[in-house]
Amino acid sequence: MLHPLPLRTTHRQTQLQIPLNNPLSNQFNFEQNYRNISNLLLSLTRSRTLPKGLQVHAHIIKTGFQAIPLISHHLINFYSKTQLPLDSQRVFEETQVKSSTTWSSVISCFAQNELPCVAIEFFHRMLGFGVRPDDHIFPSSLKASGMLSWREFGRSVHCLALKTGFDGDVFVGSSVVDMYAKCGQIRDARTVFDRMPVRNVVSWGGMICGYTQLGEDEEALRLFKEALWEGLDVNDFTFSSVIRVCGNSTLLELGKQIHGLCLKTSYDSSSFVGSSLVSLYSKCGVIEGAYQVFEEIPKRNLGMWNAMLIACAQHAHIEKAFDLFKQMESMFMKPNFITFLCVLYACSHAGLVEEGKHYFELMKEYGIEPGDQHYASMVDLLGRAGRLQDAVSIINGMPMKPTESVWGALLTGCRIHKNTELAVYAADRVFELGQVSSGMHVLLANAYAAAGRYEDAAKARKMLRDRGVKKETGLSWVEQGNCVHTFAAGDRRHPISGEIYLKLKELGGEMERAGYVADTSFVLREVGSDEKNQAIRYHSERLAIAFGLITFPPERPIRVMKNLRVCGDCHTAIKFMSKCSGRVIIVRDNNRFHQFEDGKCSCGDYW
DNA sequence: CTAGGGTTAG
Repeated sequence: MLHPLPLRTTHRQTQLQIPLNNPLSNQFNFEQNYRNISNLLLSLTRSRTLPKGLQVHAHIIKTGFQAIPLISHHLINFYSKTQLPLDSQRVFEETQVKSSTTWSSVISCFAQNELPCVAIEFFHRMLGFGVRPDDHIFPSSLKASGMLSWREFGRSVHCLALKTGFDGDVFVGSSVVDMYAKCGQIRDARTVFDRMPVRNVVSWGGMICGYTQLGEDEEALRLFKEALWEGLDVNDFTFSSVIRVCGNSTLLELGKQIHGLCLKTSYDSSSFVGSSLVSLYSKCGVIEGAYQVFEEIPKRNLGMWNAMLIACAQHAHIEKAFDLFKQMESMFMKPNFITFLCVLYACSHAGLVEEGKHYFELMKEYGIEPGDQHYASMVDLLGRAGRLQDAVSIINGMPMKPTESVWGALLTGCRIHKNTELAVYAADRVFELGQVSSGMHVLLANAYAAAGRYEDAAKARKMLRDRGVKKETGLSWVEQGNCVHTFAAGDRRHPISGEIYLKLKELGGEMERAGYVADTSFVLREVGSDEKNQAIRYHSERLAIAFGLITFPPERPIRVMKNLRVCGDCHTAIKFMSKCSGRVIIVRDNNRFHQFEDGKCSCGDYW
């Protein structure tokens, strides 16, 4: 039996207003009734209340209302929003007269429920029925082609829109821009964008976001500035994209300014903006800033929790990371695969093997199948901790074929713990995979060379050369005001490099008196020992720190960013530098942060 | 009535 529905009471009320002798009253009731149902469905769709919706659907079937196109559209849409695309499809198939609206609802349903292939299948079916796409169908199908990066298909849909004269529509235009951007055709996206007769927030946001996804940070920022200049609307979407740019390029000062703008426009409470801000502050080494943003946003979504977890992992705030995870559990915030990558990453940075295993097991309880990245993370954790055999058994227990990153993690562990035999085994497996990514060659070459397999080592190096991959130059940079000051090892190009070298010399004396001894084993073999000593003294991070010591006010922490791993000797040296100068020095290398304070580092020498 | 962006990891 059906439960009484609220619409009945409404119905009774309206009935009272109709004179009983009105010959139209029956028809009117019917009309009123289905309008009520349609409104009820709409509100249920908005609030996504599934049980009640199912009741209403049952009622609709009983009363025969599903024959009314409007009702079936609402039903399709209801199941789409409650993430039940198959039920949407069922309603769609049962709809006898399919208007373009019906097609539109079902195509958008699949596009929104991560089934772009099915969306496109229905798009084709629709064309087969001779139904012309309209200004609602174009956006959905373009979205689907963007999701799949189906460049040629997307282009043909774009052409169809041009032919049928829909290219002037803002929705269609914005979708075309987004589609080309997603397919990596940023120039085409820009051409369409520039030719659009009318543009809105979404068109601008899509274009800016497109540039950020391709790493064209400067163009993204330029466009953002242009939008501000022209007094155009920017919204939380635009802000989150552009803050992400600042995060990726560690532009703290600019990021702060944009944060200020968010506060002014009160877009700062959006959790999307919040996630980007947490990540920005974290990536720029300002972990306190990340905590503050996190605390100040009341409505946190999963992305935001994950961003905070990553921040904790990068800064080795392990206890805080575990604490956050507990908080999530207590609030019934369901973790996803990224959440687990974050906690595993945190465990790996602290060498916490047992905790890592615990979280790895916990995944199953949450119904998340570990992916290759989770396995790689476990191998990394065990490998770094020296438990190479356990790492191998993890690999052997993988239900899927181990990927390059899994073997790479094992290779890293082997390098740290000097297990040449296992390293060669891993290297052979990587070769078997056929394709080898550029970062891998060095690891392979070193593994083979250490085991005396020089021919294979040469082969790995040759592959590297053939690809034209050069070893990345080690660079360090600090931000000051509107400028980023970049240094390479032994660099003398900076305007105040004289002062910088003098400062390092002075400080070097102090450091030696405090007990610092340079460890030259970190320098490549080919140079003589005097040169070694010189070379290590002027690694890029030291130049950057010296620059900070000279130019920053004493209480300001010196934040240095680096694209490569910090070498062991520099790590020791920076500890002494922090002690002798009384400064807080924060160094971000290619995968984490080191906060040096009073002769100690936050990583606890495990990195 | 139906339509177009995203946050978080490496």
